[in-house]
Amino acid sequence: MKIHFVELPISTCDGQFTARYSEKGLAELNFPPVGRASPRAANSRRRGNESEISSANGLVKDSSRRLLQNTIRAWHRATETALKNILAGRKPKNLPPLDLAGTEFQKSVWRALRKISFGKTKSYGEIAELIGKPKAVRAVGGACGANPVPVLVPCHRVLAANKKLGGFSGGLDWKRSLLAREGIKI
DNA sequence: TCCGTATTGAACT
DNA sequence: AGTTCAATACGGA
Repeated sequence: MKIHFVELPISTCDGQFTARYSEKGLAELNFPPVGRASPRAANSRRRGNESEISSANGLVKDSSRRLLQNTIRAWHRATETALKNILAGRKPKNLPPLDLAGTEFQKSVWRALRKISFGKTKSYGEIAELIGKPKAVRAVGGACGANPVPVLVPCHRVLAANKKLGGFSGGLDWKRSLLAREGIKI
């Protein structure tokens, strides 16, 4: 059975983000396309491009599909609010359910990221400790880079051990900016 | 199996 | 204060 995604835009003063939902929750959040030169959003990768709102053969499924769409609309409102809050430098209160596709290792890293509270930071090494694999520091970096839902899953709060910036899949400017909005000085 | 990585800490200039 | 380097776990091809 094929998995369907619903793709919805979020307009902010920082540009148009794109959210993608599975039937389980928010699966992906993409940064606004950077320049006109770049055809791809900074964060879009893996996972096919199929994003269809309707399921193929329907009849019986029609009402449950409507139900799902209403659910997704509610999730989207939560995503929108949370994103705009964080962009405005305010702690988001509600997140939509997340449906993050990845290996067990990656999911454990992303779980750890979510425990970093607003306005705080941790190092790649500390995340490695938290998930019980103190030596997997570089792999943690890899998992951060594979985070499908940046900003809401706060990979930008992970710095290198020397409190220097490290990297960011959406571009270091975004990382600096997000940290600044949370009042974090580097 | 081989290669790259959003690391790290030590040992060097 | 900057540079090099090896150790390192994981994921993708």
